[in-house]
Amino acid sequence: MVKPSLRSSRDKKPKSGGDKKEEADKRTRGDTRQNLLEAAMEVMAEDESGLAGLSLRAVAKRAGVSPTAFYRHFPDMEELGLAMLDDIGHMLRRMLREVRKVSTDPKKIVGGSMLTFFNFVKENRAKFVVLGRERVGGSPRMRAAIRNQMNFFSNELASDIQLMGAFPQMSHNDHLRLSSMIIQLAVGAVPDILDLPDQPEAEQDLRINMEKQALLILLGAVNWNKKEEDKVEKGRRRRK
Amino acid sequence: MVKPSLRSSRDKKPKSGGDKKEEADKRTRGDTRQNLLEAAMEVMAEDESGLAGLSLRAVAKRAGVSPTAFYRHFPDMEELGLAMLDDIGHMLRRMLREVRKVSTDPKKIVGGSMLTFFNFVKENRAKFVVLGRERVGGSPRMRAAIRNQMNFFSNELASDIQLMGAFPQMSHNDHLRLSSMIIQLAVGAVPDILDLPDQPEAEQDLRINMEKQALLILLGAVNWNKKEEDKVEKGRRRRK
DNA sequence: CAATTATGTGTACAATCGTTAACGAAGGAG
DNA sequence: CTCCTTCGTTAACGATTGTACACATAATTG
Repeated sequence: MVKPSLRSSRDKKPKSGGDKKEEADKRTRGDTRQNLLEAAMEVMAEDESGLAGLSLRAVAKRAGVSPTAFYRHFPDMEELGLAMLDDIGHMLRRMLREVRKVSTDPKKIVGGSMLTFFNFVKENRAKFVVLGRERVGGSPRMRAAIRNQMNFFSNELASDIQLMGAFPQMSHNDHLRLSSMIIQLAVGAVPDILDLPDQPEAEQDLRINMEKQALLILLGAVNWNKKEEDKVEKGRRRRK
Repeated sequence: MVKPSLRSSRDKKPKSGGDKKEEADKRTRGDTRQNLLEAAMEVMAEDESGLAGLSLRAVAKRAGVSPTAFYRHFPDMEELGLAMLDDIGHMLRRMLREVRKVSTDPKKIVGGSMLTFFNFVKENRAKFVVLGRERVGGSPRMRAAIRNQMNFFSNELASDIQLMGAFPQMSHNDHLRLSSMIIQLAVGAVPDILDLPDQPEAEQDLRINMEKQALLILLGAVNWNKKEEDKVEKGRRRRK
């Protein structure tokens, strides 16, 4: 049931008897916490259990510490999950921000972001399995935290797009919606990316598909309010 | 120790009075199976564990049978999950097909579908918690099954849209992409729907947002290939 | 120096898990 | 009638779970 070891940077021997751990492993302060976080992600990714079904003992074992050491760093599994999410969000946000620095053309930016996102997901498989799963199934706190992160992404993206003034006819809310659509598109594609077959053709197809989807959204944005506004807005009470 | 004797299934007769055993019924008859399915969804929805962390015993208890009775109907928890998914998909597909009968205007159809989908999710919370979670986190078989269902949705929707000829400039693949975007949009909104606060304002906002998103996609589709085709298509490999 | 704090270890226990085994009652078929 | 299949039961097992408790050591601090 348990898969053999995925590659791991520390890969300690998981205790059998009173065995002293092999030499030269100096344990520095604050190390274990990070180890636990990474171990949790690994276990979560390779075995198919969610955070709720994630075993504290399994995580501790994977991190190379005793089960009880867990409590020195997290009171709860949920707390670890939230910390994990923080890590992921921070890393991802920094990455996407970098992508957006390179160009000022929305199409280029979105296309480039899609591509970068694609590769990022492939390289950080575990993190996205976690993210995607807990977004729907996690505890209420977890779900709220994830929604929060996604809103953060949307806001950043919306500000950037609006700042470059590509869609002057769109309100701020429209920009926000556009951004959240793009992000939702990316998040929605995560399962497909994760389950990609080995053939590079399929990968190419998926990537192109994502790009086209993004372009279609942008195309809709370009023509937004050109003629649809009244059609849509009429009969709807304006709330502001 | 003492259990409330819930075993009424034995005394119950099959739903139909006339016992025709002319041809073998491939479906297992008896309602314990169905009870298990519903129990599984209930447990999964209220407690926050995924299918992987779902306890066989808990499901059996909820269904009012002994743990071992489970094996009479499913060899495995995964098998139950797949059966569950079948139920959900069938119901949902039937529902959306009905919506599409009422109109031939794509905008109306998509808007109406969004609305119906919205309410449907609210009314079948448990099913969608399951669906959304297992889409990313489930077993490989589960994920494949869900992707299959979603592709089924996309194909149906694409055929219908293409049949009504609203976007003659779009290829079949474009139709497919459009459909899958709409469906992905809907699926992506599921977490938001599930965590909707009590205020009807928020609900209204979310619904309007979904509608606008769908319209923006359609707006993009309307203008598709008007000027973007060559830009995108060039440099791309032929496909099949 | 001694004392405190941070961080690790081991053992232990009560719950709960999935699963096997032996068994019984209902009902159709020969 | 007996035989057989279906569908349920209870009892029991070995694992694994979260967590409490007592104890060790390293580093910091008084």
